[in-house]
Amino acid sequence: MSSEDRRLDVLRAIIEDYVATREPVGSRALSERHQLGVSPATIRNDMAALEEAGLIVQPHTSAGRVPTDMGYRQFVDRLAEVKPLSLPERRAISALLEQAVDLDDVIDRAVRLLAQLTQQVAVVQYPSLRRSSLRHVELVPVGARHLLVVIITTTGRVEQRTLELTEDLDEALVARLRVRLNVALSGLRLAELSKALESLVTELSPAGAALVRVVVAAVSETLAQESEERVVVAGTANLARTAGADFSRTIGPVLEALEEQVVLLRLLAEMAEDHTAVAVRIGRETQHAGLAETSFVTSGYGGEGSGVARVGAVGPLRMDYPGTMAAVRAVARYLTRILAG
Amino acid sequence: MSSEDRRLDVLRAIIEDYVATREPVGSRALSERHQLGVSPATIRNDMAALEEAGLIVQPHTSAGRVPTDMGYRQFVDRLAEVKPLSLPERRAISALLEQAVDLDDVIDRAVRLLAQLTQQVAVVQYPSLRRSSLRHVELVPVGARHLLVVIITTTGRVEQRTLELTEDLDEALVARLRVRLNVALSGLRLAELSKALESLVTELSPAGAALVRVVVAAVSETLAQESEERVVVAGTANLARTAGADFSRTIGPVLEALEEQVVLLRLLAEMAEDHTAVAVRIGRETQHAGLAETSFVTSGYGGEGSGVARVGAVGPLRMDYPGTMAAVRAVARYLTRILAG
DNA sequence: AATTGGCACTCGACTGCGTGGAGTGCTATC
DNA sequence: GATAGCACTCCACGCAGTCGAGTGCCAATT
Repeated sequence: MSSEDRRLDVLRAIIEDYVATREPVGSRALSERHQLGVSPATIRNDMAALEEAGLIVQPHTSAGRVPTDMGYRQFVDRLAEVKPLSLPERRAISALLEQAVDLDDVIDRAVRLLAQLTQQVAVVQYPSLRRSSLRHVELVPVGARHLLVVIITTTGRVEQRTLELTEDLDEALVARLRVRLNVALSGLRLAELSKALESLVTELSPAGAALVRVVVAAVSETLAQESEERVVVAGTANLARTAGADFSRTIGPVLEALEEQVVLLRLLAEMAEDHTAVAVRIGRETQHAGLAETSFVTSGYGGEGSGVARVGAVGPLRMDYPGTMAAVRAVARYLTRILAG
Repeated sequence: MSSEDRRLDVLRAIIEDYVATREPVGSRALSERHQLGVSPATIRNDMAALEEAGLIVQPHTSAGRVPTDMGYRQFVDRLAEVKPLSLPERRAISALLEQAVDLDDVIDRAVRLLAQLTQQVAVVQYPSLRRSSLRHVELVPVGARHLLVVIITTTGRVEQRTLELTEDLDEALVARLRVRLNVALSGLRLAELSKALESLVTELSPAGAALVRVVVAAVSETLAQESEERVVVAGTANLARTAGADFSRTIGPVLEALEEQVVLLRLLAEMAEDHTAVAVRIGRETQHAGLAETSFVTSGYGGEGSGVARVGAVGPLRMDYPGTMAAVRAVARYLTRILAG
């Protein structure tokens, strides 16, 4: 084993101990608790090098070492092995999710489950509208000049929108339009809809141009809106448990960030480059001040006929990365399975 | 002024000072900051009496006094005047809520607004399904043996449910059923539906008893489900700001309680005796261990054609009751106006 | 009878000091 | 390159001592 390899072993050991004890770890403790085969003095040399490389720091002169963001990054990239969950754990996940009665229930169960498994804050994004396909469009006249448009996707998601019209409704026209819309659109991926909608306008125009245009506009606009994406969060209480130890001041900024759908959606989108793999953002990498002292572990789920979205967990920098990654990956997989079935 | 009256003045002064400073208040400070017209010694006598009555306590022998739950209760019941919001504040509320585009948006804006106004955790309950009335029922065949039932209420709320059938669907029957359901049910209050549904079953039975029964059962079951009620929460970060000072250990239990829809719904239901007035639950009165160190201020909103539900704020025992009550009441009123319009 | 001033007393908050121990970096040695 | 030894640093902790806010009680006053 080269001395370079041993240094990484030392880093791994430091992180494992620090995660377990929450206290800076010194060379003596390290040599006792791990079989590194070298003396504390040697470890000290390695530590000096790791510190030089910016992977660990000393809180103060006569204290042990603590990993930096870069240290955790190194650990996650090169050292951590995602340890699979136990069979009972997997059974429990599967059973719990299969009892769900509809999409909302699936998501709700998944997010609570993940929060409990990881003992951290869990986050689940609803399957994205844009990538799922259309199952049904419903037009409901409401009074003389209002029209409720209901859009239903193959994932079971329902979007609604009320239109205000400039002239009174023609019931017959509405009925015809409903049929035509559904014939023309059902089963299409939302991305493919724009063209289909346009040709529909030209085709139907004669019989009530104004109504058709406004409805079609509403449908495509609704579909285009990215703000339709939603994220649910659970387990915020898990933040409070270790608050004093893990966060320099308060958990306030973290809670704020978690309440901002926009922030979470941006982060999830950034991490979505690879759909299926588990992605990790550590500390500052989240690019958000409130989350600078947290790490974010996410995985994509869905696909194959259902929408695509992400699940994840948010916790302190000092988190059990292998365990969290395993739990996130497992929940993502079971979610995919449930939604495809 | 009787000495009894002065005692209550002293209680009021103690609460005001304690809320402002977060520190136990002594007789000297009281006589200086308030025009009570008596000496500290007299105040001390009154304090002894108030303590005897269980309205205030001393954290330790040589400290000032702190209000008890009972003290706050007394204050809220007999001493607090709800001070109306300023005109600009009311303008801002009105403007913000009026920009909302649909029900979800109204609720979302309302809860964030209230969190900001009160600097506490805000809670808004969706207008209850049970009390709103039915606008439309939609049946959507999905494959041969699945039927999606979509229920739309006058408040714009959409509920969905997927049915699994034991035999293949008869499209024509579904179409007929849709029409009949809507003719029979539209505009009825949900409470009145049970009977209407039953008579519908007997009327339609011959033409496909199984399908009709299963659909009707699903509709009434969905409507009956109280679990359909939802509460949204915002501003949990406001808890963290004063965490150390206001909560004996951590805010964990509070966050847990706030994540449990069931807990919130129970509390809101209990406070709903009077629909319009502002109700307050102080500390233990919430009957929930996690909320023993918080108070809950709520008000009903809605009615008149829209659903009925509650808005509220949750904060530390030591909260600005008059201000919070004013904000909650104002938001409730504007919500009522917006939903009726 | 209520109010007031005076006074002794209590007790937490804060400060300063000394000590112990964990941990380091450096240097000489194998 | 790895190790043992050693001097050094600095925090955490415990301990006294002081300060001051606040009280309760009592006697005097109105």
